[in-house]
Amino acid sequence: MARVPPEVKDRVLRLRTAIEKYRYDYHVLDQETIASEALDTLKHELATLEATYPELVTSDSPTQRVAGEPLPGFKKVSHTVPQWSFNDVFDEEELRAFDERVQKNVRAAFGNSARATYTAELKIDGLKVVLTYNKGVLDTAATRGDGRVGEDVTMNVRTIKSVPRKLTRPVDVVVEGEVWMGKKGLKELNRLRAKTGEAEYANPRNVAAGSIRQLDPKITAARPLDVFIYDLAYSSEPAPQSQWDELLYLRDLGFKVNTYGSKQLPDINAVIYFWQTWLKTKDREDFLVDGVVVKVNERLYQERLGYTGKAPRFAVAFKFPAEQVTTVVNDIVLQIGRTGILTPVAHLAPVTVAGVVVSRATLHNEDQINRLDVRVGDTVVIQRAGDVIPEVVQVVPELRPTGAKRYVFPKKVPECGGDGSIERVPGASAWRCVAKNSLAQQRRRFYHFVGKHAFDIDGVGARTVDQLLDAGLVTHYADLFTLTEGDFLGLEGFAEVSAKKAVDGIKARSTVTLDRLLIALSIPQVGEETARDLARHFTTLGALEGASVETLKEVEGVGDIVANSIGAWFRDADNKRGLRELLKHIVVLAPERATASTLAGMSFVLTGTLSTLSRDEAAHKIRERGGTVTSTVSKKTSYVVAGESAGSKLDRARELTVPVLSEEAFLKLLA
DNA sequence: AGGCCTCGAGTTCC
DNA sequence: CTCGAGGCCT
Repeated sequence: MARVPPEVKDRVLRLRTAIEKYRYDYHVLDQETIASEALDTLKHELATLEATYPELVTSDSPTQRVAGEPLPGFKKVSHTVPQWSFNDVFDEEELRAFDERVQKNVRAAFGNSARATYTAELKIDGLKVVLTYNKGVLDTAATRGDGRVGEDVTMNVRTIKSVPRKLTRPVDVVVEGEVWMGKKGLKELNRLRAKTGEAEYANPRNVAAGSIRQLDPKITAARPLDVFIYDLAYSSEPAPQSQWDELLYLRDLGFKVNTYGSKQLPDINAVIYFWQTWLKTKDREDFLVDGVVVKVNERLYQERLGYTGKAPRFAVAFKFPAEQVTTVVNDIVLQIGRTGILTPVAHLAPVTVAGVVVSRATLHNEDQINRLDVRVGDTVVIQRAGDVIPEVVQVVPELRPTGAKRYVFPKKVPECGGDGSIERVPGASAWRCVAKNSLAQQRRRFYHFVGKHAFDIDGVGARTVDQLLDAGLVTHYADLFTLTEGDFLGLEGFAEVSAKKAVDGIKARSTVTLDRLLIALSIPQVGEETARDLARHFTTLGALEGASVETLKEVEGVGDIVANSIGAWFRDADNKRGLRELLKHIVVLAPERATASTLAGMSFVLTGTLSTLSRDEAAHKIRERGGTVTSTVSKKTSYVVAGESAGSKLDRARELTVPVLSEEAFLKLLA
């Protein structure tokens, strides 16, 4: 027998403690203290360890527990029809394997030309209920429980408006469905709870489950619950002959059926397409979806395929990628930005979140680290904010290794390349490297200088900048413009073609508009918008350079702080010298002016991917016509232009009833 | 003083 | 996308 390493034993014990605690919070206290899918990662880790070291399995381990044991306080009901669960598949390959098994079986039984088709139905993330109707009247509602015995929640389910008390015909049926709470309903509920000082809920699914399990139906009645019925387990009438007809039959009886999120599909490719489409758009719905249930459509084939011990062979749940998972923090590293701001970044054990492998996540600043109390070695829950940027949501303190120390910001940052001294920015939560000669900052400023919104030099990116700096070929911006093809040829990865491309790229950008130059200079407080405002106001660099703080404040959006920052930058001797040198090699043009005013006074927010032009091009076209482009939706926004797979800005637009333009409508408006 | 609305700065992965 | 803060209006 393999000897169990002590750290594995320790981890297993801690995992059990953690899982038990979250289970208690959820089931007994009715509190959401961790996302259920993050808890799944922990359970999975425990199960894997126990499988590797079977001697660690104990009878009280959470892995040995039967799921969904009935709670005390509710009458128990035995289900008259067995409650199956679905086998899960997580990717296309597994789904195709399922399809092959199905088709093989069907051919074997019904001949070579027999083929199963499918229905795909969104798998709503809520609480499953089993409803029994006698002669068309609701008799019992039960939770799934362990599959054989559930809890009698009839009184609570009766308070849900979309559950019919009486059907359109006096039939005896047993149906299954999902009780759920909408995101909007949860928001409203939280608003009311905040008013009375009660803790807010995080996840509508758990609130839905908690609401159904209230001992007082009045509480349930006050919760905005809804239901979708999706399965007919028994009927006194002849059963429909396909899954799709079953849904229509249920609807016909008066049940609320999610036909909008369901479809009859000819083959597995169509199922995959259905899944991919919903993956992109599911977050716009009010309900939570955790996957697609794929069922063989033909009842005849379903019956032939039958059941395994716990699940039907004719159906699977094709899950969407988890959006919150747990992983381990291997290290916390400081990054130095171009203005010297220090940003702590967590280096993580690589893990798949929402379909993408993530190995780093920002911790923003010192306050955020302290709030979360993240330590090296910690197990953390991470998610991708707005499905893009990874972030640490919470720490799982039960899984903290003994001796893990609280993270302390260092007093010095030698890696900045200067003298390494840092200070906390007054009145802010950031630390800044204040070394005058910081090489790290110089590097970041160079990245920014050649970047898309500044000089936009083709053929010179961050990697090339690194090499140029390391080889000592450049120290000041001006040096870029005297580089020769020979200089590039000495660098790794450069041959004649790429060297020529780099030199040409630099040459092509030696004429710039004033706004781009200002963006490129990394003047604190001056970003894209302010640079454009300044350029438009002063037109020439000379006018801006000589401007007093008072004159600067005349510019829209420039107040004391920004004006002083600009003034100080132009007074600094090093900056002056650097700028003079740079100007010897470049030509500065007045900023582009709007050529029309068809969009004057209108403000736009762009979201999603447009098919005929990039977002930058779209923004340019808006500005050309006198309109403005901002990044956040507010009441003042005139239009939100939504492209493919638009994100949260679209939701925000709907919330504030800001008009939304399709790409087509937008192009029409431009014309 | 407080509450918008904007902006700047920093971030990840494909 | 998030956070924090500057600017400006009420």
